[in-house]
Amino acid sequence: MNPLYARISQSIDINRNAFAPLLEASSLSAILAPDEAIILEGDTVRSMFVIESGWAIRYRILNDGRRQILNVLLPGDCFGIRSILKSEADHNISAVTDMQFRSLNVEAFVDIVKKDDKLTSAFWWVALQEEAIFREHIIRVGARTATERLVHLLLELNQRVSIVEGGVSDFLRLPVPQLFFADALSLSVVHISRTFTKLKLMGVIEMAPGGIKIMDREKMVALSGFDDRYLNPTNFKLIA
Amino acid sequence: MNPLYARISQSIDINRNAFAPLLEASSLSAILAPDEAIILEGDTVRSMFVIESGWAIRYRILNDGRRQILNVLLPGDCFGIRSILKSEADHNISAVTDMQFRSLNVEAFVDIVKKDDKLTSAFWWVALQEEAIFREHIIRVGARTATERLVHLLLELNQRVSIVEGGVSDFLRLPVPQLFFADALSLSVVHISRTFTKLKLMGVIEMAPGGIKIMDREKMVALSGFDDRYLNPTNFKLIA
DNA sequence: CGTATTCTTGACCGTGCTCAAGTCCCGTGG
DNA sequence: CCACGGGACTTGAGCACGGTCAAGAATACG
Repeated sequence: MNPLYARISQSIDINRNAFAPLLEASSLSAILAPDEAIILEGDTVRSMFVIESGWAIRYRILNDGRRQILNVLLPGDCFGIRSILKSEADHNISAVTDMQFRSLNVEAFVDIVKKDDKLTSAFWWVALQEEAIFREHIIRVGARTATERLVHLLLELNQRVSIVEGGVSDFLRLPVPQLFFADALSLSVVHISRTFTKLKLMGVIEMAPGGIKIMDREKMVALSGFDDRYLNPTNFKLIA
Repeated sequence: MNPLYARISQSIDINRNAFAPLLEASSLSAILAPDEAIILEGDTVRSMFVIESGWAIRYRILNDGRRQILNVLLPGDCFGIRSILKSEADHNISAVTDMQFRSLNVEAFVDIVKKDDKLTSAFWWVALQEEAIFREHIIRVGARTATERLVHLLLELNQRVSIVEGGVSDFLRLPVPQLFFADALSLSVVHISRTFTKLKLMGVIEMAPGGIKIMDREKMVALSGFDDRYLNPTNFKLIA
């Protein structure tokens, strides 16, 4: 649960030991390969999950076979917490890279979290951040152009990865094909390719092995209207 | 809190009396006029709200002045619950019709809800349904055509209103201008108008004073891929 | 080294946008 | 009761962003 702790401790003042009971009660999965499913629509889920390494996605398959990615799940991200109440999943979750997660029976999870106000806050924070990411995604696909969408998502990924890895890097690992961006941003693969080319020509990014290099962050921020406040919520007050 | 109870009791077996403490501790607002703001981006919110009558919206204003509606809030819908943890709003909430709400200090809310497992479940359900609506909205604006989007939203509104009013009606009150649909569905007003006209010509809806009449629900469902399961979650298990 | 997948580029097309003019509706005041 | 004015809606014409189809290049992998 290191990545989870890394994320949460950025925003909430909490001791690493608080996570010990969760760590103890949970178990580590095998390593999944790309495209392996974890949760399928209609599944009855009775666990919560934390990603330890690799990327996964929440997505739905539409009638016409198209895949719409709802959210990217990075190390430290949680899913399945909804199963506290609702037991039938209404969307799928699959690995997109080699990936490993921890899981924990949701009853046990609730028991542990209820005993510790700090942990309660921590998981509220996790839920609220994911909601904020959902809202931002609505704006991204709803109100932005292709270029804006791609740049905005790249900056979000860069930021989210940085938080877990403990520092902003201008190299962004992208262990996914361009189809991933197409399905996440509601664009065609062809147009994703064109947009990457355009960004290279503009000099704001460069291709690097296994990812991209951010060459002109300021320009990217201006270009996409990226405002990272939704990822770095501040002003907390613990109510418990 | 009648509309809230009407919604929740559809899915959770809970007694009306359970809401009495909330009712007692909360207070009813004045009647707001269209476009009056309730919460603005950056506001520090310390209350939770329940809509008693009228419609409101969650929305953001983008750099270029465009308004993106994230969600429609109908009677019985809640907002501000996020302020349990995060105190700065990252989007706006305003009335779109004459509107009235109840509000309750969030500390008091938490105190009351914690004491009653059924209430805890009830508000989990509220949060999860709203999340499901957000996800569906991503798919709507991301993956559907103009006609599909409009029909899908009309069916969602019809369904949500029905749940509160205790029965499905083929007349759908639409107390909002077409600009509302434009900003919610990421389309231009002009195109909304064209799409309404097209739907009339197809014979699936008819204009009626103050709203529309649904003439061919089956066709609308087929047309938009509407699947109401996200609004009527079943299969609950209370963990508390 | 050969095959498959992913990426790139070109040409053409269509959905939905913009701009603009016109119509309808309703409230207000003469 | 009618004249006026403003907002909302409608309709037309032209345009642009991004989609589709298709062929070729690059990269990965067995």
